[in-house]
Amino acid sequence: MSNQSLETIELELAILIRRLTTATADNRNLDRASYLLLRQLSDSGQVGVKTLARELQLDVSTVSRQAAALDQKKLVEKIKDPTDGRAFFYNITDYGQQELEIYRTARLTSIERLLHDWPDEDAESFGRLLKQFNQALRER
Amino acid sequence: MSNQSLETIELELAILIRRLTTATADNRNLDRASYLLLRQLSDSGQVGVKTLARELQLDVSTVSRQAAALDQKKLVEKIKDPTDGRAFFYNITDYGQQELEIYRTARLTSIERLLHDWPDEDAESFGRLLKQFNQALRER
DNA sequence: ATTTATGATTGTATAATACAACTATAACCC
DNA sequence: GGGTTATAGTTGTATTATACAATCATAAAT
Repeated sequence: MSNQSLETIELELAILIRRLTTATADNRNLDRASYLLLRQLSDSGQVGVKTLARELQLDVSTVSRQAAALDQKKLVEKIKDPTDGRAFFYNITDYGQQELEIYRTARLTSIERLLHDWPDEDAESFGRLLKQFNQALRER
Repeated sequence: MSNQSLETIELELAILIRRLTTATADNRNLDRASYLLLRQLSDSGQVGVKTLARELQLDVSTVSRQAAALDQKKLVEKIKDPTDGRAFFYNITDYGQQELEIYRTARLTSIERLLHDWPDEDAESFGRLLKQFNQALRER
């Protein structure tokens, strides 16, 4: 790999992270953390914080708080596991599903606006490479 | 642009941000914020917080605190502007320059490790697209 | 010379996270 | 079946990065 490519990736990643971390402050609806958690629940539903934490690669305490916040807002419901007195399931509610869609659509739109003049090929590559990079991070 | 690409970018960006935001906790030397500030100073040296804030697209108060932290650690020095009693210049110190290099090299190495099995072509594209994306964000 | 603008700092708030301590329940084991 | 250990989850505390608002000191403008 060329050193130039490496240096570009290094710098641009640092910039990207800061830029997008900051941008979160805008959102009045769902923050990034809740969004990913809700998404995960929408996909793998009926799981507890431990499983969620593993799937999201977060500390259990973090997920516990985030899930409690979602529960508070009625976006998910917390159900006692009938077979294990310590455990709970979280389930996305219909309202949560709706909110998730709304938020996701808004995100898609805003990204589309950013990329409106990109060649299809670039958008395709960018998606593929981001995914590949995340995979590398996950396996680290 | 295909909807599929858009959806991939949307999701993978959200994941990436979280993954890399978290990873910061590891670093015992320079955190990401200081790093970018120090880098900027290394490049555009002899500027005050206002200019830095504009260049980095951050709030002045944020930069003020970060710069004070760097000053505290002797990575930069704060010099009174002789022509304007309100203003200051920041200057990276030799020590700061050294630390910057050390940190940057460490970052490069760790990214290189992540990408060791990527085709050169992918690394090149990834860098280019990240840069392009940051540019789009900047112009937003 | 008074008012207004500007560079910088400080107070306060928020979001996202981790680690450590704790609680309650289950599982294990002899 | 009672004591020990493991596990699911929550809560306390700390840290990092950020923004906005208030403030201070000095400069610029009228």
